[in-house]
Amino acid sequence: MSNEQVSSQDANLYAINNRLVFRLFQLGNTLDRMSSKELGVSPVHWAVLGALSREQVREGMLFSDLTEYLGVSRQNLDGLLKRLERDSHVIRLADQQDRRAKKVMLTTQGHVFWEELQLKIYEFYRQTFEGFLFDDKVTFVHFLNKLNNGMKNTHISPKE
Amino acid sequence: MSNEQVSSQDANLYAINNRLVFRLFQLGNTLDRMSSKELGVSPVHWAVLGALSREQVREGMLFSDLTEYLGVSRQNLDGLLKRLERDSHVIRLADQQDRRAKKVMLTTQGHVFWEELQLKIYEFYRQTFEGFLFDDKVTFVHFLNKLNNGMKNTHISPKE
DNA sequence: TATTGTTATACTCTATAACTATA
DNA sequence: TATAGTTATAGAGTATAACAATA
Repeated sequence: MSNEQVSSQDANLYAINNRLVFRLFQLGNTLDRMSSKELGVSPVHWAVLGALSREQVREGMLFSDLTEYLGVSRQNLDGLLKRLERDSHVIRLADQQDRRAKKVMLTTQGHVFWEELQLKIYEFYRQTFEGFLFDDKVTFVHFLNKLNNGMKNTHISPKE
Repeated sequence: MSNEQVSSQDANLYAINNRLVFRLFQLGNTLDRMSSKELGVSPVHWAVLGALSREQVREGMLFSDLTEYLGVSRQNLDGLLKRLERDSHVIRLADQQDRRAKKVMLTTQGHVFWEELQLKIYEFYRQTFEGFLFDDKVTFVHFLNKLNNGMKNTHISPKE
């Protein structure tokens, strides 16, 4: 990842890729650490609460839709929701139409928690994005999306 | 994180921040998953091996320098190195000057492993970065760096 | 006393397989 | 049979505190 020795002539092309992935790795770690430390929630919890706090899912969101939205597995979402239920931020209710399905929604306490969290997030953004122009952020999001798609569709043949 | 309801007039500014952090969160997850699945190593192991494979640290790297380089705590680096030692990719030797300190280096087997990994990483990059211009990557790295610094220096006052 | 690295502990997140209850 | 969600298990990473050896 940080190795810049390549036996071909496009060492620079390779090096920029290394640098990019290494920085991405570091930034991911920083997000994990800062989110937990400064906001008091992990990025995944943040994402779950954010998803459930939206107006359009005020009556709850299907468990299955939530796994797809967040991109985490059913099993792991179950664990996440267990912790959020333990903290009384979330409840799961059986769906009326399909009794196998569950609707996930914020509790009143979860809404209050989220609103308080918003204040911190607002300040978090203010400091974190200081010096970024609006258009820079748009470009940045575009790059993140593009890389995410490119990476998700990458497949290395299993031959060593 | 994905909530776009704000009670002020700069909802768009807030929304782009949300989108950016949510995409960053997703890309971090994708990197974790794809690295482990397609390359057979976690991003952290990748980073450790990459750091130790560099020419300039052929005689080993101080444990303490490695924690700083990677940005992980001493305790966690110890755990990482335990797993890498278990797989015979790395060894730790007492430093001669300062006998409290340890030098970390790749084993011969670790070097072989890294070289084989390089072939996969090369292909990983080829697919993942398809469609990215060189200059886009330079800009992207710049943004990642800038955001990392901004985020690391963010401090929310502990008052709820 | 301070620093280097280690041990111990607990928690979070992830991946995988097997299970249940509905459909 | 297939799908929705759960349980079980193992591994990996992280944070924190306390410790031994050396400086």
